[in-house]
Amino acid sequence: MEEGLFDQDVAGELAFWGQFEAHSQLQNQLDGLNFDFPPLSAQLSPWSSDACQSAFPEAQFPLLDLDLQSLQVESSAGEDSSFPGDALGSKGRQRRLVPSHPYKAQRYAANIRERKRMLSINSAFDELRCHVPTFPYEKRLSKIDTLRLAIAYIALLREILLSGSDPKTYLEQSVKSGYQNQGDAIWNTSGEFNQTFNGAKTVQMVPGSDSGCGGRPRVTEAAGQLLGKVPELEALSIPMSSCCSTSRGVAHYQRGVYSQRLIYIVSNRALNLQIVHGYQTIPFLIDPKHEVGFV
DNA sequence: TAGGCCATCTGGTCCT
DNA sequence: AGGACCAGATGGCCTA
Repeated sequence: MEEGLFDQDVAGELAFWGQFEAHSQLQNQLDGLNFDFPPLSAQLSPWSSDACQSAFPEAQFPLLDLDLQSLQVESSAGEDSSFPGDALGSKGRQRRLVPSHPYKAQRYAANIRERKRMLSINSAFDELRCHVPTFPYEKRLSKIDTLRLAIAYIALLREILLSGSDPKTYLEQSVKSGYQNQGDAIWNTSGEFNQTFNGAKTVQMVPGSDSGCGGRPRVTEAAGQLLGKVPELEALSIPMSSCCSTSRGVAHYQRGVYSQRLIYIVSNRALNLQIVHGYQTIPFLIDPKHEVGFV
């Protein structure tokens, strides 16, 4: 496989904005649980953060000091505040308090372990998010979308391997002829707004708020003009009604069409417009400086 | 305000 | 026995 086609190049440019911050927050949470447990940082993930750091070599996640403030809150807590519905911090779910009753202490320890376990799972999700290609301006992937997108990505890579052709060639053909293997590529997501896209059933997950973004998506004028300038996009027979605009600065994607989207993302960042179907996008998603082609 | 997403608590079950 | 794992319940936060 051509070096850098998927990992370095794509991940490097498509890293979305939330990853570093999320990682830091996670580290903070873990540190906050450190008060009577061995350091968690080293046991969070069997594969550590190496993969993410390879994708983002400039990113370092230093271990933070213990969250002493939260530790003090916990250790100075009253007896009866460790059970349901009490002792939530100002931010809600953050702080549970240390009980003194033996059973409560046991239950409390179990809660701490469970929190640690869930945090380790979340750290694994963060690792996984580093490896699935997304657009840089895209919202942070949810857990379920991370899993589904990762599955689609693996499937895509597998197909490239099985095809025996050069990855570049494979993607080129996929873009030009349309992605045919949709049987395994389409997942219905949790939404209930089903639509059809290139014959594949898709689900609207984030209904648009602007006119036309719900049942009848529309194309913005600027995006439509750009779309018309890209021959490869026309060749895809993408309906002009497959995107819409938003007044907000957040892009939403139709995540039901994972493999199609992956092909577009991997092959060229400028090809995202077609994947947006009944969703919100913003005109600058189609960057005129990006020539349609392969890196 | 409703819905999606998530963290946390909890009790049950399985495993070592 | 104790820890890991799991799923249900609950409530907070955020966005459309």
